Amino acid sequence: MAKNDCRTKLMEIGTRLFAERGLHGVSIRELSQEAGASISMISYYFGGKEGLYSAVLQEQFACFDQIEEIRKQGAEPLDVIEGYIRWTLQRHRNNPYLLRFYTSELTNPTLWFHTIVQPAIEKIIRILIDVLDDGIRRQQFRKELHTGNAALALAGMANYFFLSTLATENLVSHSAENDEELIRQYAAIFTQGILASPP
Amino acid sequence: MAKNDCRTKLMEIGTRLFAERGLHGVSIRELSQEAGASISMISYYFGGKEGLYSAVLQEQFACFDQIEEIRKQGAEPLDVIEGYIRWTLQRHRNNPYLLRFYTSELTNPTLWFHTIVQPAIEKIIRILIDVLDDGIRRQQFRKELHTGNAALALAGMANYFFLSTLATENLVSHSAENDEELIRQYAAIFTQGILASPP
DNA sequence: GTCTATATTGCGATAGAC
DNA sequence: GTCTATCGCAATATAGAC
Repeated sequence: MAKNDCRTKLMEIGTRLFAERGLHGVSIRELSQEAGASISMISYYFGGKEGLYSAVLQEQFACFDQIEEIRKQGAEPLDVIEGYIRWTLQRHRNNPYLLRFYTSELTNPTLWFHTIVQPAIEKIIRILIDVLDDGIRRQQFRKELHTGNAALALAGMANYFFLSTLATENLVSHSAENDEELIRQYAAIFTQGILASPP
Repeated sequence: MAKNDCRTKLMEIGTRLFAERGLHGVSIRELSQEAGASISMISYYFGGKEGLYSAVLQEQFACFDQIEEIRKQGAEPLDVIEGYIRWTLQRHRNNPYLLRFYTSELTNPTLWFHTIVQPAIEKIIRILIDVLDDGIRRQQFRKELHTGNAALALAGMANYFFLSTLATENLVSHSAENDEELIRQYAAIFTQGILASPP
């Protein structure tokens, strides 16, 4: 196998298997076999199974570095909210494994939760809170809004749609075709609510 | 140890350990030791580690049987929505382990996902969809609302608040003291949105 | 850089005593 | 109903050949 092709292949298979069954659910035997490499390559490149896991985790959460893009200069709060929903959907579409690591680390944190996962999530929630505060300052949003809780509500809507897929695919379509429609709907629910007329 | 005290203790410790580290992250050696019982008791009572896990899972999701209570006879859709949020919050407060099994099974389903977890989640989402359809029929909710997506949005808000705790406790208080306030806020966001004035 | 072979530890399950 | 002792296997890690 060509140089570093082995490393790449181990990362690729490791991502899939760790996502599907978690750190403890995968053996390096099976992993290396699926990658078509020898078992010792995992120690050679990553210093062991946990090293490979942390490398995979780092790669998975690297996409959070680009989150600032949803807050382009002078963007309206409403645009940023829609941008966040779109960004979240695309993130999960592009990488169906991310949510597995995301929720697995939130509920069963490993050693790397505090260095990799928590900062990424905090960063994005902080941005949402800032945007909501900004909208209140501009008198666009209700001034009694608790922006922390509201930010979590928005993140929850966007992420749970994917999280629940396996249990709700009989009830609700999760096809990517409807994503733009979904973005509109979720932006509308979050900003205008579901009521037909103002209370 | 008194009869069936052993069984109960194994369930109790199993619940905690499986929640914290997943099915594969726990050994029956450690589990039985923490329960103060012999390792062979797990086979005796549950037929093995997986049997214990499925028993724990069944117990955890039993609370979903009572969900119909949020839809008492003749309740207004708005009341049911608030009732759902309150019921979800209390469910997680009463049992901090439930969400671990819930998300772990959604992202890394075991053999018992389809018999225990999926029916429970489907049932609750179906009720929410029914309630939203009812609200549209009564002309309380916007008639163009996609009730499936909206139901997932509501469930997402309520569940993600807890799911994100570990990553967002520096930004947002997750104390149970604020639960009634949170219920009001989430009901308000879902029904009225965050805008200061109608668009 | 990649392999095979092996050392060592820990796993789940159960037989058999009490 | 509960225990101890043990079986057979799979786990991770690594030494050493190429």
